[in-house]
Amino acid sequence: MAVEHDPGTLTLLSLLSKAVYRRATEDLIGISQRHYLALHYMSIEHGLPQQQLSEVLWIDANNTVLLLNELEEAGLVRRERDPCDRRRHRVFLTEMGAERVATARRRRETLEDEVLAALDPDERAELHRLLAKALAG
Amino acid sequence: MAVEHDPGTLTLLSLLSKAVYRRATEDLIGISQRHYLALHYMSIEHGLPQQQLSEVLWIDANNTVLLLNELEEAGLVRRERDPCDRRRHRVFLTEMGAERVATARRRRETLEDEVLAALDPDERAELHRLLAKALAG
DNA sequence: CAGATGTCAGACCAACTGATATGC
DNA sequence: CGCATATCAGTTCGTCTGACATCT
Repeated sequence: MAVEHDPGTLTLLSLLSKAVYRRATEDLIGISQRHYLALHYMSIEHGLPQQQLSEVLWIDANNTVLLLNELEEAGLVRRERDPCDRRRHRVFLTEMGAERVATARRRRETLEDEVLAALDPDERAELHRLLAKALAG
Repeated sequence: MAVEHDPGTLTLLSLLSKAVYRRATEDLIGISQRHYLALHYMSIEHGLPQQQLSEVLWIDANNTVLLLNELEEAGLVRRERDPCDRRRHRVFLTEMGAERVATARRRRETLEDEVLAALDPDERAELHRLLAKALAG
């Protein structure tokens, strides 16, 4: 039965993602994927509270602290107390963090060309659209 | 500039994959995703040498040994020396392994409905096609 | 012998658990 | 007070490194 052995979409997704992860080394991109995903998000949304960052990155709040400690120590992000609610820390990219993420983003585009080599431009655009829609949903 | 901050397809892929990973707990699926991906592949290709399994799963050969030790101890897979090349071990699902992976596959379909809720059936089929094509390439 | 395959012990990294501090 | 936010120490899990055994 072909259907019974069909790899589900989730399985394809996990395997392709792993293929990406294994290729997106710090040597190649200039930063770990773990750090990149966090910095990338901060480059879109400035001044996010840490908890929100946890949610979009699907890492738990404790880990977020550790992750931000590393990034702050490297001078790539800055924490600021929210004056309206002093329990909160809002996180911002530093100048250096912005540069680093921009470089990494360019390098990841090159990697994308390799990983998605089998897809033509229309297909790549469609894949991008579908993934974005699923994530937003 | 919108383009500069556009999340690349690779980034969307990683985030969605992480969302899947965090939901596909052993409690829900009956087996860890790590074990599932391996068993799934063995259910498609019977009698794979370990090294080949390493490649398709993007885990290194050392890890494959550890992974198979766990699965063998749980009675889900069986190693057999290849009589043609006695360096090789070929791996097979046991009856129990086949049952376990079938159950997990059904549960992952339910999860797929949740994760891809924002996509209509045509879009899901297209996503499946594009991911499979990219992986094969 | 060199090269391929598989195995394992120990180090390393990243994630989770539970406890704590602070502010609402 | 209870709840939310953030932090950290300690543990656990998964992965990687390097050494080793076996077979072609």
